[in-house]
Formats: sequence, structure tokens, C-alpha cells
Amino acid sequence: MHAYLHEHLDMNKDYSRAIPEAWQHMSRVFTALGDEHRQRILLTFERGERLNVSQIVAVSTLSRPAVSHHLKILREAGVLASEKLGKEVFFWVNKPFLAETFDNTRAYLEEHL
Amino acid sequence: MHAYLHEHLDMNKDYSRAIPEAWQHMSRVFTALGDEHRQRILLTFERGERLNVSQIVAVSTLSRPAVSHHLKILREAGVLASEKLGKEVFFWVNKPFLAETFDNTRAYLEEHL
DNA sequence: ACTACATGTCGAAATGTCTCGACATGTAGT
DNA sequence: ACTACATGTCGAGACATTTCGACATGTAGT
Repeated sequence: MHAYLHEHLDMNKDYSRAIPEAWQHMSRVFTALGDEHRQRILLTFERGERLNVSQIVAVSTLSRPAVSHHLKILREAGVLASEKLGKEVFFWVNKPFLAETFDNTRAYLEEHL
Repeated sequence: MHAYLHEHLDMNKDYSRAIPEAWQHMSRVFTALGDEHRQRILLTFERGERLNVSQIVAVSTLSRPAVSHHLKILREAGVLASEKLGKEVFFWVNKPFLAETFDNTRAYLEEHL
């Protein structure tokens, strides 16, 4: 379990008890992408593409409220970003955030697990 | 949406429609790690540590059957590996698989999204 | 074979998440 | 102000997951 005795001589001795920040972000990303509908929504986007809600609904098998629900979860997790332009709301992949989150998780894996 | 016209001149033109294999794996990993209890189980492990079920139950707030359920999901997703030794079943983090899965996802993000 | 221990499985209740119609909000043009 | 359109939200039913007690299996020692 948690030994509270580490070979590294840094100051963060109780680091093992707290869930690191990279995992806090990753937690929501995992939850957001754990659903197949939301994965399909994410994979709908091409490089740098911006899509409005109607376009996403068009390629989805779900109703508009259901898509809206999933988009909200993806946005709140930081996976997608959005901007309102006139009547429409455009969504796009928050690539920098995803890249950073995956990198942090990858680094944590290498370091601690 | 999916343009079916790519700038890369490779053979996989219908790649955009199929969910890539890296995502197939990631899908289960995301589902497995989308749950906070399962995240805590994963983070219980120290570097290279092996824990039996009783030890994991001891640090968890859940009952043994519940922990067993989560361990099954983590094992089937490939996050944890297990081995029976006598009466006990030991679990450990499947680090190579996780590393590969994260790397693949990271690469896919950089390439396609 | 019997006991003690470790773990897995089953099933039903509790809990959580998803879904869609109906309604609300907000924007642009006439 | 009115109409048309795009999107968000609410709530109740449908659906999926989680949870734990009770039981089953399997292993080691006496």
C-alpha cells in the first residue's frame, strides 16, 4: 500500500495520499470519453474543424437534447471548447488541453506506477 | 464532418469511418477509469507493487464483492493484470499496456484531431 | 475429511445515467 | 412586434451500473 517512505528525497511525502492534479483532470476526461456516443462525437471532428450543434446532431443517432447533454459533459471536462456566433454554437476539440492531460497522465504513469 | 478526402496519400481512405484500434482499447480504459473507486484502486499501487484482493479491500471503503467487481473491470480493460498464487490472487498495474495505450491515443490526437 | 482462509459469483435492491418531448431563451431578419 | 431558427433546460420514464449479503469454489494445513 502506501509506504509513506519514498526513495525520492523531495518534500512531498504525503503526495501518495492526495490524487494528483493531472488525475483530477484525467478523471473527468475518462468519464467524458467512457461513453461511446461521446467518443463518436469527438471522432466526428477533423483536424481543426469547428462544428455547430445541428451538424453534430445530423451525424448522430441521438435526439438534439441528448446530443446537447453529451456536448455539455465534453465541454465541462475540457475535451471540447465552444463559442457562440450569432444563433449558432460552434464546438471544436480542445487539443492543447487534451495533449497536456495525456502527457501528464503518461508522465505520472512512468513516475509513480 | 468526414470529408473522405485526406491530404495524406496512404491507403486507408475509409479510416475516418472506423474507430481506430487505439481508440477501441482506450474506450475500455476510459470506461474502466471513469469511476472514482476504480481510480483510487489504481492509485493505491506503488511502483511495481503487487497487492492481493484483501489488501485492496482493506484500503477501500467498499465491500469485498464490490471491489471484486471493480477489479474485474480493470483487469478486463487491461489496466491491471493478475495472477493466482496459492489461495491469494495478486494484482498489479499493467504498465506496458497503459503506456502503449496512452501513447497511441496521444499520437492519434496529434495526427487526426 | 475437516477447518480456516481467500476469492469469485449470483441476484435483487439501490443508485446513477441517459433519453426525448415539451417548454424556455436568445438571435437575426422583416 | 412578429416570425423563423438554433440552442439550452427541465423532468419523468427508460435504461445501465453499482452494491452487498448469501452462497459457491478452491487452496492449504491438520
